[in-house]
Amino acid sequence: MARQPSRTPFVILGLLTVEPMSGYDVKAAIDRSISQFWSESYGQLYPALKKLHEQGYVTRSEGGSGNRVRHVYAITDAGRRALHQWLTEPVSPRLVRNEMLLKLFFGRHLEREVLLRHLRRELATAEGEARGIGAVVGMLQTTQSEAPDLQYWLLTLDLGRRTAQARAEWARATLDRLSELDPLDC
Amino acid sequence: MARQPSRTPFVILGLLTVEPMSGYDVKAAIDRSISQFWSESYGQLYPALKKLHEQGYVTRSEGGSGNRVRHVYAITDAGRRALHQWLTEPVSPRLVRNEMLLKLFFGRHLEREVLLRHLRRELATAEGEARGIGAVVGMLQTTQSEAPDLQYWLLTLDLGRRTAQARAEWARATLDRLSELDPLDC
DNA sequence: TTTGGCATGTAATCCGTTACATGATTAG
DNA sequence: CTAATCATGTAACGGATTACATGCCAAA
Repeated sequence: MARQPSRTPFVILGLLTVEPMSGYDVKAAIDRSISQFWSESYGQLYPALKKLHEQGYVTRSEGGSGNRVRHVYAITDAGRRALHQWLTEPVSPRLVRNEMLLKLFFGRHLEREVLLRHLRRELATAEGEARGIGAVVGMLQTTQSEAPDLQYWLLTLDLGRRTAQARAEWARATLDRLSELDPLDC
Repeated sequence: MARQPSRTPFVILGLLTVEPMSGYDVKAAIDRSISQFWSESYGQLYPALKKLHEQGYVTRSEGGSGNRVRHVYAITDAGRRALHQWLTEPVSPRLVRNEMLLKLFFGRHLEREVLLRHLRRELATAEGEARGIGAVVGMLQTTQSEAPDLQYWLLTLDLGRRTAQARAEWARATLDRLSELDPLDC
């Protein structure tokens, strides 16, 4: 994905608007709250934090208990401005790659049974995702009812839920349709 | 995306099962038929074709008219076996990254008007995509009615259509919901 | 004749993951 | 005591895009 600017710094800045955090915390927050549509690895996070600090977009303070090393980062005004600037820019279109669809596209070369297996797995994944999102929504509404960001978090989860449902319905319909198709050529 | 094996060779092999093609043709076929869920650049395609040839998965013949250079690749039996093997393997889960959702997640820091602009753009994109897919379906049904792959192609397009519709409905519902939200903090 | 499409290919560069290295603290 | 969690960071490596370099052919 060269030439396309990394969005890692902006994810970090966004999460730091909620509260100051360590790199470890940022990773945990991503995995907990936006894993439906985003992920980052330590290999990205720590260098990005270092750079954000050099640029003055975050401050860094020692927060370890005892000898333990712990760097707590907080967003600065300059950081808020950079985040705001990025949020304002139109979403840049990126390549979409769906390996499931790719395999189905060449499905003529697959045994019926294998194809059905792929689809059943897809159905189960989509249903599980929809259920998982529902659970998160319930959890947020009770534990985060005061959070000023709550409405926005719920909006993003709503798209995740709808997409998962659409995928599940498609998988169900496709499983039905496949039973009517001609025998395959391999 | 290191450590995750490239799927480029398999896209090529899959398309070559339809008919022998040049690298340029492969790129055109991808852009024409599976751009909804896949893309490749020349920087990937040409080296991949070279390697597939070395591995004996494709044959290469000169097909230029006159002095013009043109390499036509055809899939071999070994290539078919490799493709089949890959198609059989479970779809490997990969990270999903949705920048639109990321921006909405941090939407509290955006002016209402900018947020609405993002959403209207998303709505227009999703609606256009759904319409575009509908057009492709119609086109395929008339021009490719004999193609043995047709049913599979239609199945993949169906998921694209459903997903685009779900996104459009979400964007509409979100635009409605946003009018009811508290004033923003920036 | 010049523009656009056909056609092939490489180099530079960055993104991102995985694996590795290291160590403190806490709960069972 | 020991396993899990907290915590930070780097190195190696592969994937992917973009930009560049080059040239033929056909149509306007």
